[in-house]
Amino acid sequence: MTDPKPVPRTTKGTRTRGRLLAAAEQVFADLGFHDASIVKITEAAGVGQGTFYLYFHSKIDVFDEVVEDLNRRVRHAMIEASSRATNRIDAERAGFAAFFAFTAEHPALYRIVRQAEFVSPGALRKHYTRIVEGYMTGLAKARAEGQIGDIDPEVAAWALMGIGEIVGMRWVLWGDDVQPGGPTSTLPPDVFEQAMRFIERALAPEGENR
Amino acid sequence: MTDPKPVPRTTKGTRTRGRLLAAAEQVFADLGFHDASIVKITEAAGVGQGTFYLYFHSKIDVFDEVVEDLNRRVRHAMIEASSRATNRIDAERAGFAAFFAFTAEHPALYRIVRQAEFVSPGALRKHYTRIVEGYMTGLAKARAEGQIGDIDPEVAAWALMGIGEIVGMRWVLWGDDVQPGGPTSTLPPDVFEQAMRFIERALAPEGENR
Amino acid sequence: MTDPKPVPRTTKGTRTRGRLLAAAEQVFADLGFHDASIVKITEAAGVGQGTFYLYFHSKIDVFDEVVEDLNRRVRHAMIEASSRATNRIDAERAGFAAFFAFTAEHPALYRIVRQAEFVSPGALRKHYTRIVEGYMTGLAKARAEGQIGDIDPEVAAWALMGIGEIVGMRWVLWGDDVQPGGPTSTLPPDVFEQAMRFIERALAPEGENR
Amino acid sequence: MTDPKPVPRTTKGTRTRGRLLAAAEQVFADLGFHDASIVKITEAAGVGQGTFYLYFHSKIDVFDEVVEDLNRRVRHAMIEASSRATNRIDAERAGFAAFFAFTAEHPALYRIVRQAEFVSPGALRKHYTRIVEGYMTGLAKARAEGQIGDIDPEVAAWALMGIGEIVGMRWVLWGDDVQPGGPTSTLPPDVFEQAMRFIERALAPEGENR
DNA sequence: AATGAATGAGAGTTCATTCAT
DNA sequence: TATGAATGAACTCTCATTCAT
Repeated sequence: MTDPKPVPRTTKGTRTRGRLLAAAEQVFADLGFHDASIVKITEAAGVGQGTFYLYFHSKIDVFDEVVEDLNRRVRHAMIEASSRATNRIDAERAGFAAFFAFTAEHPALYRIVRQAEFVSPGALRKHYTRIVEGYMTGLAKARAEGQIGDIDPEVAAWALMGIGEIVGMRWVLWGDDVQPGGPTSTLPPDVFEQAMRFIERALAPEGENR
Repeated sequence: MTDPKPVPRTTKGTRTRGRLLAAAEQVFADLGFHDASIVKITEAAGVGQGTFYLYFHSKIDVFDEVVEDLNRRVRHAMIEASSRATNRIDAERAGFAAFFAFTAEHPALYRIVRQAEFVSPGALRKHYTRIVEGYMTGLAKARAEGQIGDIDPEVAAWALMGIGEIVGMRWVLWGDDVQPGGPTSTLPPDVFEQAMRFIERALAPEGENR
Repeated sequence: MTDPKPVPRTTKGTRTRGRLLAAAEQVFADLGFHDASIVKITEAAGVGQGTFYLYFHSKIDVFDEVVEDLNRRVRHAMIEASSRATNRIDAERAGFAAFFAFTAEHPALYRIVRQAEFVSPGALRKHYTRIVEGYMTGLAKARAEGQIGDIDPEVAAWALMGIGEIVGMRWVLWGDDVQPGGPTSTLPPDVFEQAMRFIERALAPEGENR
Repeated sequence: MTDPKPVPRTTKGTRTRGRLLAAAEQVFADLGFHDASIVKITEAAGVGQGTFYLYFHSKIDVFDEVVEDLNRRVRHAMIEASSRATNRIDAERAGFAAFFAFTAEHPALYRIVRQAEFVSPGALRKHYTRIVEGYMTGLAKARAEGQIGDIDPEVAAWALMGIGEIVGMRWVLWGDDVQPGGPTSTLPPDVFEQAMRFIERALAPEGENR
């Protein structure tokens, strides 16, 4: 829409902007978009209210940046992890493990990104689509090589996304004996195994499920 | 928390309450929880502002009721559909089909329920859990009868939930050439087939995936 | 642009709205549009801030109403006064006298209306035009009857408007030994006589100036 | 009030100051005093924000300078034009013509000066008074020489000011089929003739109006 | 001479909720 | 049962001005 705010010209400016972005991530995660206020964000960053508008057009503007940033970071973590695998199934395991680890460490991922839907039109779709695209190319290649069964890569990719999303929410964000809104736990190993088993059976080449 | 508002005593009161609930569902779906205001809800219901507080404690109070109501309706539609099936796989197909049909007809389901997370602590978890419980009992029974493979029913149930959720979002809510926020489409038949194929392979008894 | 705010339904509402309008006139006159604030207006009216928005869309909205109101009131005073005259010249004298009297009693007329230019596009032009139209019809009729000389009524009407405006500003608003922004005085009789003499000579039928 | 900012010592400084003054005139004319901001002015001048305060004490300070400047320029144009005339009536024609021409070319004259009233107490009165003084001395001399009728020069001078002001506003600033705030036109010749006719009749020596 | 960063008071406006009728 | 009026805290955002570099 509007031109992005000009990049800070001084080192001091760059640091201030960084502090604001980090503070915004924190506050959005803790309070949600609507209860987060500019006052709270600037207080958390230790700057004056007006300073905020030196670096961002609006509350939505920072929110979008925070979402972009989180998206970049999860995808980086997942790609990094799965790139060392030698076959699709191992790659999937590694990617999922990385995703759940990231979730446990940065619950902000869920708490912020899932609000995008109601804040910034199209932002959530963009977030999901970017992750799904990673899956899709992997799956398409694996199918061509006969590593997985004959399933449409796009639908399968979205299914994987859905499984990861809900399992992460159920067992990492909500834990098992955890109060709503409370701290996260890590994914119990047996749940991880069962989830991977479900996925592997779905993807296995014809005649190979165990 | 607080005692629920007393049930209306007169028929007129019951009708007014009903109008408010319907109006709230509409307004929440169109505008989102935060941009929905009591004024807009009461205007849509054709009553005065004060009247609202005769039937609901607060904005969150109606929201919770609307969520409960949608949850009831979706589960009813799914159970109804799957109850006529003679085996687990057919039941799953019917249940999913009903879910997607409901979604296409009542996009409010997504647009409202997914906000619950940021509005009413625990409400989303409750919503998901109730649906998942339906799956779980079905899956546990099917496993005992050897109709499906040896998978943990709880994890599988959540996985199914996640797949339904994301496929519905991707193809029903967002359609394919659809602008964000635009109208819904129905799920394309081939996507449904592929999704079911994915699920059936994951659930199939050992040695049976095709 | 937007629909006008609904008329108050109760007597209490009508009184509150009236108090707000009067307070706005006062505050705009004292402080000017920009330094007038909703807080000051509502305090002057003795109501809460939010109450203001029950009756007006915005600060500009009240401003427009105040200007309209003042316009109605001056024109009423001028017409009332000049309607009792039997010829054009007397009518002019009476109208001008009424205008200066109104100005002395309601300096808000100048202090508010002249800001309209910078606040509400077209509002000042509308104000002037309405007054000028009164002059114009009178002058046109008088010319047809030979009571005044052969001058274009439109230009003459605007010229009269300009004379009234500046004389009022110079001698009523600014007085003679008066500090800027201070209280108004009434127009000195000899200034009034000289101004009328100027006008009468300009309008006199050919061959009649004394 | 405060001491004026010291005159720039270097040529570069003088140029910067000049650019700021010109930018301020432009921005004040386009946006009005209140919507003009220091940021916009400095951007238009192509200098940093802080630079502004090297040459001016405050926003009001530049505004005053801009008004002074316009006043000087308009009076210069009028005096220049009327100085070549051999009698009062011709001098008046030439002066008015110059005034309208200046207005058409520099609508900033109106758009800025008329705001002075609400920005800088006494500034508008000073502006008008200076122009009026020019008229007054001319008229007093002409009356002594019998070139014009027996009218008080001060009142007549203000009347002339008022006529010029309003005719300029009505036909130059607002044009005839022009939207509020739109571009200016030049004064239609017949309007000029009628206005001069009005003035000449008012000023004509006794027994001479035609 | 010049500048970009920083500030905080204050602006207009919204809205869930209460209350008198 | 129903209502319109009233409230005030809280929100996002702007801007003239100061200051360290």
